[in-house]
Amino acid sequence: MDKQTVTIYDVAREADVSMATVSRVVNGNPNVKPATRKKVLDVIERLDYRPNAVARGLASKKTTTVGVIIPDVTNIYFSALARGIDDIAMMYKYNIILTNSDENGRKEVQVLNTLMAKQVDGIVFMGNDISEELRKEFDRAKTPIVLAGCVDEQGVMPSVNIDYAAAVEEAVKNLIDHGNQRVAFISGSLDYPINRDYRLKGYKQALKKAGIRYDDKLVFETDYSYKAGQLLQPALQSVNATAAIIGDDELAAGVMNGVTDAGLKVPDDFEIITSNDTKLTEMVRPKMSSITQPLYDIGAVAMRLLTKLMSSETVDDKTVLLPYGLMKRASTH
Amino acid sequence: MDKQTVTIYDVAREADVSMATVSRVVNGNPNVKPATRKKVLDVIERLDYRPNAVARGLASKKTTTVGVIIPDVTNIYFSALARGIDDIAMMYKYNIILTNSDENGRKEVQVLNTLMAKQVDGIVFMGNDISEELRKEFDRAKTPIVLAGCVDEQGVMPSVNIDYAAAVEEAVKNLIDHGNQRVAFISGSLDYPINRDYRLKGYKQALKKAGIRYDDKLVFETDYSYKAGQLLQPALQSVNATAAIIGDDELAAGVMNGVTDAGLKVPDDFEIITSNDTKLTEMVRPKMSSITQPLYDIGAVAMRLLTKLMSSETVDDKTVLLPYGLMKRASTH
DNA sequence: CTGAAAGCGCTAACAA
DNA sequence: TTGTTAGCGCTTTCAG
Repeated sequence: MDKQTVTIYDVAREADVSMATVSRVVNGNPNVKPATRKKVLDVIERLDYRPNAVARGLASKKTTTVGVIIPDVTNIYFSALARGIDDIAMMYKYNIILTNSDENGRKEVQVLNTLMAKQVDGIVFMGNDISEELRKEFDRAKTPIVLAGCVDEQGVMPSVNIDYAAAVEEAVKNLIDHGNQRVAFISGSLDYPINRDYRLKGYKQALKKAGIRYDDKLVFETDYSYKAGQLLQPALQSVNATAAIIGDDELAAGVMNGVTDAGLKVPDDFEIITSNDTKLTEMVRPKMSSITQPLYDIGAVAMRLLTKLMSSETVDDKTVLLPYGLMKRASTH
Repeated sequence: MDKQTVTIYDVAREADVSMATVSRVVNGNPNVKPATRKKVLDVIERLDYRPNAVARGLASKKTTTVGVIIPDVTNIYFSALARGIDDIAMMYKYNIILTNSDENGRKEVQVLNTLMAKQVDGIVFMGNDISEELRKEFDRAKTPIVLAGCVDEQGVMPSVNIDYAAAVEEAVKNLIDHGNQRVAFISGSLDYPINRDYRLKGYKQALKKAGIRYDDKLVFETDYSYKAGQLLQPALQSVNATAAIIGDDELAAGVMNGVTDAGLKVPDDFEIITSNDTKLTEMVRPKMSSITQPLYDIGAVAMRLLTKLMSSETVDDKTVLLPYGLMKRASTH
């Protein structure tokens, strides 16, 4: 069978001390005489003893693992956040249980529940929206949860974001300043607060300040995919758009290639500013101008915030806004 | 304090049955009279009882979580595999502990150890290389491990891959058939068996069959990054390469843009075939021709294989090769 | 079909 | 500085 797993008890017996003492040296508790510590360490080495984290978790009620709910790891925007999360988690000795939700409300709830069942010490949630049902589950959870790249319209949950409204406003102003009177607004579903209540608001604000009438024909609601962007070209042309602010880089790449493939020149005939500044912006031609956001940092800060929450430290501000910028590349003048 | 967590014991008491019975209904054991099952279920509902997976894990020695070691989630190639892994894992009721290794041998070993400590039921490993030390740890683990997109030179570990040598040979033959006498081979480190023993071998094979002398000046060893590719242009020119087979899509995008930015036309002046067929190949202009591999499936099949291993099913073939192809796009004639 | 009881491997008071 | 002793919440024989 299985070669007998060696337990803390075996070590205690061999080292001729109590389990408590072994536990102490394993956990770095200073209240152990150096001599006995050495003795125990030797036995541990000799027996090749490995502490069982599950048993430890049960006894201590801490698993040193946190749950991460992500729409899709395959999306470069989210995977950048995830990387920030994992790095900081590792730094603080946590592991990550990563699950893809596809932004599917039911799946999110279900996943959240299995994470709770697994007794994770905390959760980082990414997604564009928090359904009512999900919010209820969040409330019920006694585990700390922080949102990364995801706004809480009610402003009650800890979260890390940039000021999307201001960023979009600035980007659109830039486009208008270049002489574009008809700037399209292209985003994912307007059911998502981040699009409806932040990005679109910034867009309207910029128009207003420039004295341009808002025209909802210029607002395009689609899904965040390259394909969707590519297919948008005819529609953009039919409303005489000469520029666009776009909510996602893959989507933007699609739009740009769609426009280009139709024979238009970017930026001469059509200017584009995208929103996430992923490395994709530098890989396409022309390179895309973008709102910049510190993707990795959003994840990293979110995780850091979570560690504080998990150790019940007092946190000054639970909703942190990281700085954004506007990076001019070749898709704008 | 904490609202008292409700345990299986509470349910048993309230339902006036034994813990064993509650355990049975929770685990869907059929040996329970429908009436008592209902009674228990009602109490579970009323008390909002949630089984504690950690306790269950300790008692049953199964955690229903598997470890996934990935070089970098941010790399679109690996994230595609990861997605396949997670989907199948979820299908079989497993969760994934995901950790980035950066291909760093020490980190890999360390991560592997914490995964073992957490008593994962299995592990999927991704990476270009298996260091000697890592291999020793693998051997020591009593937990099933499968490699995804990662060859085992010794052919002993379960793995899922494509036939890299044959794929590269076919791609290079294609390039040669187009009249290219000087085809560059651009890959990551040749310390990696996948590059040295498979891809390069396929490259040499194609040359040999075409009667072209192998010239190691045409072999470029670099890291898998966009930047690295972009910087390669002068070197490529200096050895008069007119085409290249490239081991990674981001790297290939970099090469292509570097070449293009230097004033050359792809594919007229320089042909490119890349290796991973990620969505990036369709986003750049010209679109890149590529060896196709079923990325998602490699992950999915690896996970499926792991589930079999975890439940001790007999597996016919532990090293599976999935089909590859050659997708002609606009970076070749 | 159901219950009693013995752990799983470790932590955490509490004593000493 | 060290040991004793309860559990943590659940699964799993073994009886009945």
